[in-house]
Amino acid sequence: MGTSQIISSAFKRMYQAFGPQDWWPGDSPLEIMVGAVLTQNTNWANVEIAISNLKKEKILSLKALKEVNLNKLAKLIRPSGYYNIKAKRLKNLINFIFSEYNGSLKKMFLEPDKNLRKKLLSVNGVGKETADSIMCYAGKKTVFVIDAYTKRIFSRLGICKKDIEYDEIQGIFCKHLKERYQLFNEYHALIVNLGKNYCKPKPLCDNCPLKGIINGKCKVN
DNA sequence: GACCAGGCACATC
DNA sequence: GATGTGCATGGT
Repeated sequence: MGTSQIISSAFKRMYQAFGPQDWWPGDSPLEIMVGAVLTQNTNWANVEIAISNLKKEKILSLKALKEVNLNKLAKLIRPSGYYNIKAKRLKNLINFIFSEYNGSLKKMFLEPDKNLRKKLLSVNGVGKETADSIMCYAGKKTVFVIDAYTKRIFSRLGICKKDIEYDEIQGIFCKHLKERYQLFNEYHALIVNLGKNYCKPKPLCDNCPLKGIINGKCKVN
């Protein structure tokens, strides 16, 4: 079974099992961007607590995030972990939006994809996954997001090594999939769903949608 | 109490 | 270029 087949069959199985995901969980592009930073190496449940704190304090707007004191911000996002660093990272991102785009997300997303990615990556605290998540889920751009689950699942399926470089595995997915926004959006979301529920460091075999995907050679199960 | 979670920057070799 | 480390909380 070739890489192309594995990639398309994995999508079908996950979609069949989980249905449409309609990602990202968040009410606005800004909330999605904040979530993208806060979820760095962190359980989403913790991020939700942090975001609800921001909402409660009415800090979840560009203007409020720009004006809020760094220590206060850190305190509010504390449940998401790494809160001192993440407070700075959020500030860096907000400052970037104001200095480059006059505080307009609309303007920011008008930037051509390649330029925008490069500029996002220049912000301290925004790496490849965060930049791509922002572009795909906040900006609705056709970008395939890679994360730890993607590497874990697809290395277990045998299409790559578990420590494959971000750009390399991203290139594999782009090469084997039609370049469609809905597909890229949905595929990554399904991967996270599968990762959370079945593809832990210790795989949970029963009922995994990918069980037996490649003639018993599947190490997801 | 150990392990885990939707990374990233930075130091060192 | 490759590898190691700090950052931290809340759930299982």
